[in-house]
Amino acid sequence: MVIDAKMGLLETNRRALNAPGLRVTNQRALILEIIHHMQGHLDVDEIYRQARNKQPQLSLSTVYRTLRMFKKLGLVEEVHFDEAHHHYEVKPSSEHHHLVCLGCGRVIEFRYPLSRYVRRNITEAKDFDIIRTEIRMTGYCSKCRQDKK
Amino acid sequence: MVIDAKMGLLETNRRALNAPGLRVTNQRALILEIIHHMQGHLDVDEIYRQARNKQPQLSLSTVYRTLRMFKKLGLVEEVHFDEAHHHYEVKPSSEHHHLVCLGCGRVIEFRYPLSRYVRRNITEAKDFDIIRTEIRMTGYCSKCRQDKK
DNA sequence: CTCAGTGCAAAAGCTTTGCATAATA
DNA sequence: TATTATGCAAAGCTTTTGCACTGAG
Repeated sequence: MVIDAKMGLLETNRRALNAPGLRVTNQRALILEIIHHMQGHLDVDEIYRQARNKQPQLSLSTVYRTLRMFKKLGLVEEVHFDEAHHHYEVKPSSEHHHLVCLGCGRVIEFRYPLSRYVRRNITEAKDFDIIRTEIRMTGYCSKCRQDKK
Repeated sequence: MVIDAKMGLLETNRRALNAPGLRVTNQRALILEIIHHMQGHLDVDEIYRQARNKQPQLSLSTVYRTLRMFKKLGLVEEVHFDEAHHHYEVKPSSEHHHLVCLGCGRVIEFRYPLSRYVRRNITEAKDFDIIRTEIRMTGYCSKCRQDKK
């Protein structure tokens, strides 16, 4: 064990990883740390590259397995930006959604309690136990709109 | 040419396929017909299987290439239900969104002009040239909620 | 006749899995 | 010490691409 990433674990995260049957490993601690320190939305490859800076022997499959586990534990959420990659973000405390720029790929977050509005106004949703609302708007940000001109 | 799917082509669709540099082939006519006749959201494989019923020699790559072309022409839209498959639907005339049941996988559509509401109420979106709004709510439908009890 | 489109097979991602080894509790 | 987790390599899927052939215009 070269680097002890577990030292830096926040108490809440340590608790999360301590669910019965689970073990707190350096790999998990490091990945958890990375997704908490990085801004925005991470794909597996980006997490992998960052993680190898600290633990060069860490394998891609561990990243995949770990993120799947985090998702099951409710620590991260998967978001669907395109169909080619898995994207994750730290589970948000308040509802927020995404604006994706088709020009530069930038993702802008905005907070807005839309699901409440939806639940109240959409008949079809009344019967549904909604767990998650994901809104994605695509278009062009102001910068890319100017570049096009 | 065994089957002439082009015979059944609607005039509007024929016109769409007649863009300069494009050719109206049986494969394209058939795929276009299938996505117009099928309800709901189609993944590539489903379209492929249906298409082979009529044109057994048709290849998967043609389906992929054709759908990509349809998307570029604006005939279909890609929707992102999960990260494993490409899904398409006929380009809708009025805005609609999706409720996805985590239990049975059923997809319920609902129409609602949410993007207008969003555009008016979200500051971050004001600066953005929004082309498309995709809303997906996941949860459990009434049937699956009862089954869980 | 020309060039766009097709089928086939191979390649190219991304993700998962099997298995022996290492590490945790 | 008993499992759980890891790394590696191989396998699995979905999607894309190269190329010779076919067919539309």
